[in-house]
Amino acid sequence: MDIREIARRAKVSTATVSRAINHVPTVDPQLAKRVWRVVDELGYFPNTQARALVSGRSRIFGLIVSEFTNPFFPEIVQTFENLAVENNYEILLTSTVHDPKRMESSVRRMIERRVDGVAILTFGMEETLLEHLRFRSVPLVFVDVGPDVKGIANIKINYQNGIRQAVQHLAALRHTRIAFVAGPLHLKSALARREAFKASMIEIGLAPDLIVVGDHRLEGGMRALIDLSLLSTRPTAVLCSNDMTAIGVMRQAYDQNIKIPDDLSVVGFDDIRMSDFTIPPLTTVQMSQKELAKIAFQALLNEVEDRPPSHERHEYELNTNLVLRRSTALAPTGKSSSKSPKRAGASRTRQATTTV
Amino acid sequence: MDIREIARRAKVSTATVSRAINHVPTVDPQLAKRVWRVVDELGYFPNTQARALVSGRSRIFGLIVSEFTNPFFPEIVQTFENLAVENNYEILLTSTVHDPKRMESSVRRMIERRVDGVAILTFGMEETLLEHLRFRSVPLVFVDVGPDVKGIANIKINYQNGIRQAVQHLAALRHTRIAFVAGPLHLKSALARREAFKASMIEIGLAPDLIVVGDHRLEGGMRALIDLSLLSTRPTAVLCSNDMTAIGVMRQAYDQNIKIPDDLSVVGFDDIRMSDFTIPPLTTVQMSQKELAKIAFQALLNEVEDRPPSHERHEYELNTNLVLRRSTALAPTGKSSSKSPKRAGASRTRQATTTV
DNA sequence: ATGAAAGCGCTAACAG
DNA sequence: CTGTTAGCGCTTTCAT
Repeated sequence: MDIREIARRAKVSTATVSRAINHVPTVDPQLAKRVWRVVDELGYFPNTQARALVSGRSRIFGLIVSEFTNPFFPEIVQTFENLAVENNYEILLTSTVHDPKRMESSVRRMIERRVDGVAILTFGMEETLLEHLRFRSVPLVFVDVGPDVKGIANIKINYQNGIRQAVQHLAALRHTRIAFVAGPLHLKSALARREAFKASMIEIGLAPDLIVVGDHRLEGGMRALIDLSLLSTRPTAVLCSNDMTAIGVMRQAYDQNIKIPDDLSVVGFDDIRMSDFTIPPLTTVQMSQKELAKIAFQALLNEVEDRPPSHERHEYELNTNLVLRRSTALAPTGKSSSKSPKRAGASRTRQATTTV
Repeated sequence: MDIREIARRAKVSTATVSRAINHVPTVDPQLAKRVWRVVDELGYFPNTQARALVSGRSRIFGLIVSEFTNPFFPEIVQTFENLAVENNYEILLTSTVHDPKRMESSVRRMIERRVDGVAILTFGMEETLLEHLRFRSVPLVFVDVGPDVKGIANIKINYQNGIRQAVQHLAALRHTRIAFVAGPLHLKSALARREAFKASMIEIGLAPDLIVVGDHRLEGGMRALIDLSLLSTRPTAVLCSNDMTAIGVMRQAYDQNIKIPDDLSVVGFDDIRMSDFTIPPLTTVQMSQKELAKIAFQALLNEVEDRPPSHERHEYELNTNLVLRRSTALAPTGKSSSKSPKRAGASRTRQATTTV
């Protein structure tokens, strides 16, 4: 069943069917109606491959992430897909799983399917691989790429804002020994977070000297707290480079019988969905995944729709903000720590009452 | 840059280029080499749309899920994508977000892109929508579909096995008042889990009379524990229809100062990644998402490769198994509950030692 | 406003 | 073994 079949049955030419289907206004309403009736009767769906072949536009956007199982991405993928549906695009989703081979294959697949644009949300991608894409002048949007790479859009994250809020929140709770668990420092994003922490500490006259390196995963957070526990001067609060790290810290705290937030305040970064499900719910710096996805999609759309205008570098910005939940509290005084469960930032302070 | 350009530069015909690229063995190694050199020099990538158009096979598999933000899916998507890459397929990912309009659009998009097969992992899909797919005899694979729908593959989940293990594990820990928090009962999968629970209880002479209905989300789990707490005869253990529910139960327990596992044992279902990150780590019935994805992909591949053979219904099965972590313990005796932290099934029993 | 026909980039007969 | 050529299903001039 193809466009010719429709044309035959509607007794018009294939050109007219094409026009009717694409809502070209010049087509006679009578004919259009006739065409649509046949289309609906037969349950005809135009072949997108053929369309793409002739039009030169695939209506596919590529989305490259590092791994789907990274809890940072589901919300992004969902939002991206919602937008794709709204705008009649398809999304070609690939993951690099931190493997150069897979990065390469991702790029190859993008090109083979002739995507109209690619969002690269992978926090670390071999730049050389993108040559193929740039060569074909495929619109690209990045997160957190370095300085200026002409011709590709970039979403700049304002790490400083949220991290400053977190540090000041902790300071306001009278914490002075605030540790930071960094991420893998070969990642620009991890580096930027650590720098933002340092700056925020110095800004309020605190020495950023309790920094330990994690891996942005649970294990790293657990190890970090072990290391921190060994210190002679221990922290009363720890800010983490991402939420998984914070969850690791909390897990290790549980194993060491350290009460959160009474003995130790913990703050994460990202605000992945899971952070609202932890025990206690995690106070964290939100970097809205939904917003990020929206910006990325819109950036791609801009590049695609605007053919002639603007040849300069397009910059977008995403802010970060602290969201208060229940993993922070006043710094322990040194005596009645476990006894004073004063929670900070907890609007809904549930009381322990019933017992099963 | 197209196949003709390559042909011209390599001084061969387009047919030869096509053959070389597709590794047709009959092509002269000399020529093949010449072709490949040009291909690599120019960075040529064949246009998949054109390929699909002429070959009739798109090498795209559709994957329909309910929502990406449902933690059950990331691992599935990742595995599916890994397999796709291995087999030179692309994956067209759509979500229904429980919205009939989106289900319809999912199906439409699948057809428009001429996918070679569709895996429907949505746990509840309007069957009528699939008529278009069935009509076009697109290979389909379902999870947990009802009885026999001819011509489509089905993955049957053995809920009973894992749930029986869970119930018997609890019984062995001397629990007799075991509650069940069901999922939305319009879902076949939720219904099947509840029935498996009932059967497992009856099997060992326990009355399955503590059943409350949740929603497969955190909130439902929290509400469930509240309801259960109000009972005159309270449970000492609760088995949940999925992990999010169990996480909700644990959260509510935390708010009510009920200690897990000492005061209350909790078991989940699914074994989503997060279950290993909770506090305490959740004992749960594993329904391997990786396995499920593998089976689904393979089922599709079978249907596509085998054109002529087998016209009967293809059945696959996925087993479930209990995985022991740290959310279950001996039933409290009624006096020293919080004092006897005897953990069951915890191979690695970390001791509380250090304090920050 | 409608139709005839060219052609998007590729593969698969069919010849040679 | 290689080349020529006819489409795959659609959009889009260009005439009418």
